[in-house]
Amino acid sequence: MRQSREAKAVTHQAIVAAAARQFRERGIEGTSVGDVMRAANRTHGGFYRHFDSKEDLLVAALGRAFAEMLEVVDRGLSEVPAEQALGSFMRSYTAPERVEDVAGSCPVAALSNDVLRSTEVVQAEFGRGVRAMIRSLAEHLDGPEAEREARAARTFAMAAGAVMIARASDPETAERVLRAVRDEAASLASPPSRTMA
Amino acid sequence: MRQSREAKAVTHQAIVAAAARQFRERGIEGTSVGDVMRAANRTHGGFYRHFDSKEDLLVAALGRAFAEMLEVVDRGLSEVPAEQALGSFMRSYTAPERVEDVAGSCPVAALSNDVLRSTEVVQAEFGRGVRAMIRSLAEHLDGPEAEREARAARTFAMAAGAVMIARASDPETAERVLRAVRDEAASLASPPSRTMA
DNA sequence: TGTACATCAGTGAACGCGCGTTCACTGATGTAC
DNA sequence: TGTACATCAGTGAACGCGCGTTCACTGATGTAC
Repeated sequence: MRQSREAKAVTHQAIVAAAARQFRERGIEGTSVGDVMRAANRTHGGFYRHFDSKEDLLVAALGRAFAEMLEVVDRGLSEVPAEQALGSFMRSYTAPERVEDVAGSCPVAALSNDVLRSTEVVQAEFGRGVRAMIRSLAEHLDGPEAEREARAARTFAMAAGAVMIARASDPETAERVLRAVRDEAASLASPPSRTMA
Repeated sequence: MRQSREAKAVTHQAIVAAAARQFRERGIEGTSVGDVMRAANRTHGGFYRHFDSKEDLLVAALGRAFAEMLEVVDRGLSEVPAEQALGSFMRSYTAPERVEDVAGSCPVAALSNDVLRSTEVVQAEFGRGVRAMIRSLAEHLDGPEAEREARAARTFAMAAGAVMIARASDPETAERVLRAVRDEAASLASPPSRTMA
């Protein structure tokens, strides 16, 4: 039976929300259209009234996951002085509950390798999200414009890299890698830090 | 027809070599047993004379891919003085030809997200590889033992993170992220660096 | 505002396809005497 | 060293299964008058 425009919009959002979590939790290939629709309390056949393809859904889900992540990061950083922004970001990004919550975590840490093997359309959406994350981080720093972006990009790469490595490793190895980057975060508090020195 | 022990060993190595490349190139789910056997010039049915399962093959392929990577890293670092080791590692890890060559690249940069969703056995093998990489890097540094490992882990996380982000993003975003970490590598040459400061 | 009809959101069966794994078979290799 | 037989590496068909997508159908919603 036909649903109203409002009901359709509700369904649409439910599908995107379910997909945003499942893609991060299970990966792109590990997520089936049927499972997503079931999580959204619908039958799988209706999917194509909302999206042209699974790829189309992935683009929408990535957009949503990045938007959620940006909101969390922005909120966290707005409470912190500029000289502590990088350390604060690093600490919360690598916090145990964040590392464990794959389904609700940063799309970069959960899906980079999957997106590598996806289409240009998906990579463009992913790149948009990455730039937004770096810009958001950079805006909370001080120093010359160009340098701020580079520092933000390096910190983001280190944090995301550490979380990806930790998640893929046995617990002991994971802890060693996370500890190393958290120590860096601690030293970032006030004196200018020396990441690798 | 039955093959000799030597012939079997040759086949075994051919399968592992093909798998090591295909898993990195196409991901775990994207790699089929049939394709691997075809690349090794065999028919797919014979696979189970060599491995109990696809997972078993993955463990062997990871071991081989890490071994290859360690050899390349070790060779590169042995030509460089300790104070330049980190910068040299970073520069070669993020070099364009390395970023593009997914099939022959570091398993961490190619497969972290896939291994996240794999079994404990696979994660244990992955963790072994990660520790070996960090240990190898740390051995080429100077300074107090504990600090060397932490610096190695941070640099590795940043390099791997940057490559994963770059590969998943559109070319322009990729270039921005890689440039940021390469600049860090350049500044690592002689004066103690300040990654995020 | 009321009516007649076209639209289309959602259902659930069906499609073709590729996957990991199993199996009966073959004939050269390995082994026991 | 030679012989008889058991083993097993490799082949290719077959299995059951889950996938993305398509389709005919339903009936409530939206629209034209």
